[in-house]
Amino acid sequence: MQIEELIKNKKLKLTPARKLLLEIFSKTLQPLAYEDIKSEISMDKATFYRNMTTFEELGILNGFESNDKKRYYEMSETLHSHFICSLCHKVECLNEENSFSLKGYKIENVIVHGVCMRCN
Amino acid sequence: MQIEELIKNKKLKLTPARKLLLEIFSKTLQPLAYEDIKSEISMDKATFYRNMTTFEELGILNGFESNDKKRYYEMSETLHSHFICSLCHKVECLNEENSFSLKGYKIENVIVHGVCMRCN
DNA sequence: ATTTAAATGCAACTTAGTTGCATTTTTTAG
DNA sequence: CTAAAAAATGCAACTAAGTTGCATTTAAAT
Repeated sequence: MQIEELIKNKKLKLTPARKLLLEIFSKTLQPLAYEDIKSEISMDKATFYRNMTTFEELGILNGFESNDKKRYYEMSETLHSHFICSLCHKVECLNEENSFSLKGYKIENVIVHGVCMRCN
Repeated sequence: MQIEELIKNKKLKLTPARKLLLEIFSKTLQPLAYEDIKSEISMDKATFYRNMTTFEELGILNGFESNDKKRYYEMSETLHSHFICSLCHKVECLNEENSFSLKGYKIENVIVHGVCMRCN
């Protein structure tokens, strides 16, 4: 199974928590915060956040802070730009490529803030 | 004076706190968080944040959350894109225009996350 | 099967930002 | 110019996402 491979390739211990987290994140297209999945994962938030940190450090997940003070994570492989609504705080994925060309900089994630179609 | 005009035009009471805050923000090119200016403003943080909210609602300031869990503000008139470093958390202003064309959406602020030249 | 290094759960803690309330200040009306 | 009404401020207590220390458990190596 791909997820177990991924964990082992990164020299991490294969724990149920890690498998579950990566299964959820690889199935979901939207970035997710702890709040979003805490009811379907039965782990302590410390475990969640410690694993998120590990996954981020290893480049498996990419995280960013939204405007609602929560940190959202998504699989690095499906990395793309996001739109965050200032009013309803919903996160939408953008297909459009960004055009920023910053020499010497590593671009990880582009977030467009504004007011979404529904709220506008 | 322009700042007093701005406050009065928005039908706000002209208080020393508001004048000081807008003076600071209109002089500064960088977005600022409470931490950045708390020593040079002698007001309670409740006053700071309540005024920031008011200014944002009236479109005078534009605020966004950075990766360090702090909210940064800058004058709306000088609105532009930003680069936030995932490592040192420094906020840099980008001159480049963004290319996102999202019909029905109102774009307020584009934030590019990544690793800055120094950290890279 | 045993050891050991790392992962987990729990509870206590941290900190940016918020809220309730008493007091002060601004502005408007007389 | 003064008084009343409405809004702004300061203070202290609170909120909530995320972090940390530590005892216990678990994965994996020997």
